[in-house]
Amino acid sequence: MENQQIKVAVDAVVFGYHQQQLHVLLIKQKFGPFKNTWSIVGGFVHNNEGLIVAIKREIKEETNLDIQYLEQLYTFGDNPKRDPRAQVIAVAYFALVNSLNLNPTADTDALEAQWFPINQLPNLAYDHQEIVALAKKRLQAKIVYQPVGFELLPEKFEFSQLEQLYCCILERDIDRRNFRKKMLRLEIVSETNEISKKNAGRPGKLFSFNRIKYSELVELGQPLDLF
Amino acid sequence: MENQQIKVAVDAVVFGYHQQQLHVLLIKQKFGPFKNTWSIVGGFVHNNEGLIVAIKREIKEETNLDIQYLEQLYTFGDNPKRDPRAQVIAVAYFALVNSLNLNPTADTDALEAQWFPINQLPNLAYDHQEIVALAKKRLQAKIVYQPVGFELLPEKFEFSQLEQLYCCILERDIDRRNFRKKMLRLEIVSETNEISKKNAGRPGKLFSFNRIKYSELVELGQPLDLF
DNA sequence: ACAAAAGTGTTAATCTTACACCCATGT
DNA sequence: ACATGGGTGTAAGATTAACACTTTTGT
Repeated sequence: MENQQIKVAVDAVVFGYHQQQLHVLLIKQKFGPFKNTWSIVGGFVHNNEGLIVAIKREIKEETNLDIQYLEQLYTFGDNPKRDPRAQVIAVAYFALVNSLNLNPTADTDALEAQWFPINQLPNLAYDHQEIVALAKKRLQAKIVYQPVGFELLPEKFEFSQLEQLYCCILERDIDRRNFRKKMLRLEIVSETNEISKKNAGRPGKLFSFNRIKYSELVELGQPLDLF
Repeated sequence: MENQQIKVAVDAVVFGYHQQQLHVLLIKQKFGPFKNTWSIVGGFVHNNEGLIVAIKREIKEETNLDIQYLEQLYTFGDNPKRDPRAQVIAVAYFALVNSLNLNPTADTDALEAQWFPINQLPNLAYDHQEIVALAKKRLQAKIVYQPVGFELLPEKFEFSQLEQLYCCILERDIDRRNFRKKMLRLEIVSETNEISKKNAGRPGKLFSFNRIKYSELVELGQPLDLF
């Protein structure tokens, strides 16, 4: 084998949901060719480090957020010059966090970290715009057959929040009655005995995601059509 | 950045269909820690080479087959010791070829290349068994919403062949009438004016995949439920 | 009493599934 | 004439989509 010069990086598109909007977490580069440009979180894989371990480490280092859901998205490496400094292939992940009560704190590397609404992103470093676009597409596709939406919400939530979240991700209206029926029929959301009183109007019951029931459905190989 | 020692490989699970069975193309390793063990096709990425280019080169070099369909599958690199010699991450692809008239010819590297029925695979090198299993799962999932099955058939085919192929990939029975109705309703298969006469019994019309119609459907964002 | 959001059923249309007999050809 | 596989329609059941009024609370 010739002496391969290729570097391996991991990057993650971290999604959060708050203020009725889907957000992406970005950090501002402090060094390198894209100094002062916003980018998604990520970095190089260490020697003898697995990819998942690497991306978790990077997210932890750069943002201090607790990841709820993480899956591999795509590996970017068709253009050997996507990084101007050297040939770098990036294994991209997509992550969901419950961002409601969490502010990402820029960490040891003193990077700025900030949530941006998905439809109001600044210019991004490298090919990160493409990565974010793909992640958004994947989230939209995924949410209709796997209940990943819950990972973006707090443990207990109102039905209207869940509905809002779906609208917002799918970028279209949803029929409230049909939505509720579907979710309740599958029994993957359970009523709690708590009641929300934050909003105006009639208070709503709080619900929670029934992970046990969901696992059962998955075991049975039931394809769940949420839409 | 510390001096990263990680190598990047590309591997492909190449599927073919003949003798009423789904097959995977394997090659026999001539060197290295898995000498004489069967493995999927692949190899290291060259410097300044894109990933797609690399995998196409490897497939060409090792088998001489014409690839009909190629997509990225998953990147394997969570276990830094998956290759006993060094830390190697493998970007895995899955490929479909029309294998009916083609024998893979072991090529310049004098490797043996051979089709194996998907359910009768030998022991495989590295974590290739896992890669093949994932590719199979992906193919099964994919074929119900994207008509990739056609890539495994010749240009013109009998309806029964298509049906057989679906049965074989999904590993279950399919209702002939409903299947035909669905395919014809979507207009992605077109009748040709040729007639097959290979088999016993009443000769069947030959059909072809209507790529133009299919592109139109995709443009319209029509989600096509083939099942 | 009014504003605001929660909660709730029915109907029509569509899609899916199950199912069996006749047809064209070769031997 | 018989064996083999090709070709076709219908009816019942399930799912989805569309749609509007009543309830509970705070002000």
